[in-house]
Amino acid sequence: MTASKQRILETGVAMFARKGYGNTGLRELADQAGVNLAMVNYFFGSKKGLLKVILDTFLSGYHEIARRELTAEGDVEDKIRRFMRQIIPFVRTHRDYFIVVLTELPHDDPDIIEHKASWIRKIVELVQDEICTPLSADADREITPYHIGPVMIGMIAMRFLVEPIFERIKPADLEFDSYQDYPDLIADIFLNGVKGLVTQKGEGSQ
Amino acid sequence: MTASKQRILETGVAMFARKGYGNTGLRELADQAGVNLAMVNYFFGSKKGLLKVILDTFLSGYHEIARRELTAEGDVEDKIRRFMRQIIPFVRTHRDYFIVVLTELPHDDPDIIEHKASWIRKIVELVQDEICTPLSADADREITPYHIGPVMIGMIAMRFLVEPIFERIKPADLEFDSYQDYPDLIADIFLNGVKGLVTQKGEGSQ
DNA sequence: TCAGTAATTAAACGATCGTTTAACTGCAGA
DNA sequence: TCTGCAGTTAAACGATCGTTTAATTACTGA
Repeated sequence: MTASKQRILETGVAMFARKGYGNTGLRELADQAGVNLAMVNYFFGSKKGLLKVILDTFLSGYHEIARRELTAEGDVEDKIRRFMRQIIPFVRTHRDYFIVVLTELPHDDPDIIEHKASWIRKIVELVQDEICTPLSADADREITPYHIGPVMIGMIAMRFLVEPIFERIKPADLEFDSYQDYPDLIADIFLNGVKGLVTQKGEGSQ
Repeated sequence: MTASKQRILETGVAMFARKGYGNTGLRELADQAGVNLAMVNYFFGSKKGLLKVILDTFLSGYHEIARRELTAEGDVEDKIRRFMRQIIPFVRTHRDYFIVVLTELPHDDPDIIEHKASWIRKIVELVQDEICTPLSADADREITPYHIGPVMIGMIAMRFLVEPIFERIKPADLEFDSYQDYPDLIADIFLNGVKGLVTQKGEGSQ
């Protein structure tokens, strides 16, 4: 990949994440990347083509980690815990990619939505086979990827969405950038939470 | 509030949620609302003024529910469970408002970000006093609003962000629009998850 | 050294953007 | 009946949008 193309991609991710796709102009993007305006369309075909590459980069990486960790040996708890340990550093190093994916998720451009749907379909299948099916066998509540998938991603995601605002309002003495124990914290909450569903079987939880 | 102003607000929320703030033009918005283009600036000052009203409407409602339920009598579990039961129907009836807030959260327009920060600061204080302080007394892990706040909101939120895509890929026979037991599901996962943190004290969870 | 492809440039395209202006309508209160 | 204001309208403002074109440069392989 050309150095210019690389810089366009990096600058695009950063600007889309910070300003939003629709609020980012190609001239400002090109200026900040230090390339000519026409190079964006030359390398990526269109502004939307650049967005697709960004979505693709993140979602394929996310899917690859899910595939590797969820289909490995071990019980459900092991799988989830390993997945969390892998996925959170990945999201962290791809923070801007992730923000772009999240903030573009609800938008209904037909071109883009099918692009996202094809990846998410694969991830849903993984979660169904490797997590939900084993869990549902023990629980009295129906557990589908459509229930716990958003819960799991949401726990990870919101952390990064509110980060720009938290950085502004959190007390200066609170150390929160390390992320060191954050994967385990989320994994614990999620695992304890979902296991609670299972052990509630026949107990009448409330 | 004039009927025209009302229609602009409703149409604005719907379009910002579906297309994104930056991708929504005021002419298309005015057409769809059945008003003249100039009325948007007449009633809301600017396009950004309309966005501020949308953010304000949701965040003030969210804060009011949090204030009411979290400062009421009862232990932490009661508070959280009542909050979930109140906040999820609220988010559901304000779905488009919520999507706009979420998708605009990471964007750093200086005008908007202070607007969001002032509300979130209040909510953080509530969660600190009513949830984290009581919990931290029993847990060996530091629990701050900056840790569990995003987790809690994220569990609720992602459900709505991925909805347009789930609608497209989920099997037709899966009934998932009812939301009937969704608040309790989330409340159970969160409560079991956080309680798990507390009871792990001194046990060495892994 | 030359041909050919990839990369880069400046310039212009038409379209659309958010905003403002000034004129006009309809209606309530003096 | 007249005044005044809130609501509404069409039109135009300059700016910026994403995209395309054609010409030029840089570089690589024969």
